[in-house]
Amino acid sequence: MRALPHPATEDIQLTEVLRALSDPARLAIVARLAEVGEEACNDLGDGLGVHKSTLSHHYRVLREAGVTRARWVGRTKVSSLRRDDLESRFPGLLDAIIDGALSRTHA
Amino acid sequence: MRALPHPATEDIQLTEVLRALSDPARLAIVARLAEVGEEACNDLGDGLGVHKSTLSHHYRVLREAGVTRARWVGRTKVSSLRRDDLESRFPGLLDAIIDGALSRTHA
DNA sequence: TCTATTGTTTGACAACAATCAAACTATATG
DNA sequence: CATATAGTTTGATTGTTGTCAAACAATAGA
Repeated sequence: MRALPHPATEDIQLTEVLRALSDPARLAIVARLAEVGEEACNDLGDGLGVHKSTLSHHYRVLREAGVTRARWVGRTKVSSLRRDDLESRFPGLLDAIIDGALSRTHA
Repeated sequence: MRALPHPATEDIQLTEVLRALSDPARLAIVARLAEVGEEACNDLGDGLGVHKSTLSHHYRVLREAGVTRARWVGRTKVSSLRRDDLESRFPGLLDAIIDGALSRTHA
């Protein structure tokens, strides 16, 4: 329950980022992360109505795609967006997606 | 071989756009369309190394997701990006994706 | 050390997606 | 009209994905 491999910034693939964000649950997670900065998994899972193992799966997909960074704080895992890395690799992409997701969620 | 339904601009869904563009073949099609403006299917299929029926499938996915607009010109189908529609719905998204795809392809 | 808490892993299953091949449809043109 | 051309549709196959449930692992705290 310790290793959390992340892809290097230059190894982040556009198609994998897009695929990771094409799932409604994962897009919701990212949108929420964009608002709160970083948060523990369970807090984020609230309201998604999804099983905890499914949630764990989604977090792994996001991390392995290079969308999020995760670290252990005690026994809780804290995730945050890799904003700078994504911005340097695909300028404007993350912001555009977050804007689109948020305008859909509460507009 | 005539009906080509397109979603209305306001019905274009972010997750469907992202899913459509998360496939390497479709992303390549979109990148190419971004360069040449509009083009017939077979011309675009060149170099993708994919069967014509598979190509037809990809075009339908792109069209149904609201990414492309297709029209018949004689017996050839011409596709183009729905730049304005996508820009009004998800500002900056398409450009960011195209930039990312092109910088990967020939940089 | 025992226990409660957090999250992961594995297995199973159903739904979906990409691909090809072959048959089909529609259109342009000789 | 006959034929070649341009795409589509259908069927089969193969691989991927989202989901849950149950078992597991690791850590914090009493």
